[in-house]
Amino acid sequence: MTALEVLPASFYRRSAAAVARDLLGRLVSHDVAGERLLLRLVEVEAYLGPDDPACHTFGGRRTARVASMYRGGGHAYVYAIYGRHFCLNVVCGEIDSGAAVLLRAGEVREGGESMARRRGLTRAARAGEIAGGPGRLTAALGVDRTQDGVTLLSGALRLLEGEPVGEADVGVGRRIGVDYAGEAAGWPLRFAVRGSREVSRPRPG
DNA sequence: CGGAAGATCCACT
DNA sequence: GTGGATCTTCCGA
Repeated sequence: MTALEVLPASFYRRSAAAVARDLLGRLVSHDVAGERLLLRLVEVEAYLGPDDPACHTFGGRRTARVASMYRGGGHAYVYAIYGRHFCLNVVCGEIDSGAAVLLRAGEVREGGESMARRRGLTRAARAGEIAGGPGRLTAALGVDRTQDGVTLLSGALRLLEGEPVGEADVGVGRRIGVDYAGEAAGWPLRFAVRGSREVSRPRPG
């Protein structure tokens, strides 16, 4: 029994840290090619906005790339990285807050075969191989730059209620791949479901 | 206009 | 564990 109601706008109108914590156990749904692809979120990271040195909007930066981050809670922010991958973020807070949550990993709920195929996996996929990692998650879901700025409240890409995760099952740790941000890289803004095989390493405590 | 770096992933040793 | 892929974005000159 899974709660498939779409998460309302009010869900996103909070700090990125609060939204990130609350996103664990929720579902990402993408309707594509007549099929519903469904992942249960097990790893996310919060990026707090202009005062967060690890955030793309640090210092109030307003470039074409980050325009979606200022559109307010409930929008998608998708950007390309290292020339080969895309990262999917959920924008948080009010308009102009410039905060978001990066979706880092999910467990397959529906459409596993399609997602494995989109990932280019031939043999039977092992746990964590399909959507364990931000670039893998977008590849599995078929998300790319065309989804940058779309609403998550309706349309093909949505977040659903799922089942929230209790405190005892949540690990918190430092953010990955942002050491250039100095001390801010160590802020406790990475959240993961304890015991999930899809969570990338190092697994937060 | 050039250069550098990136919220990553994969193959190889 | 290390290094290469690959290209968009951004900043400084």
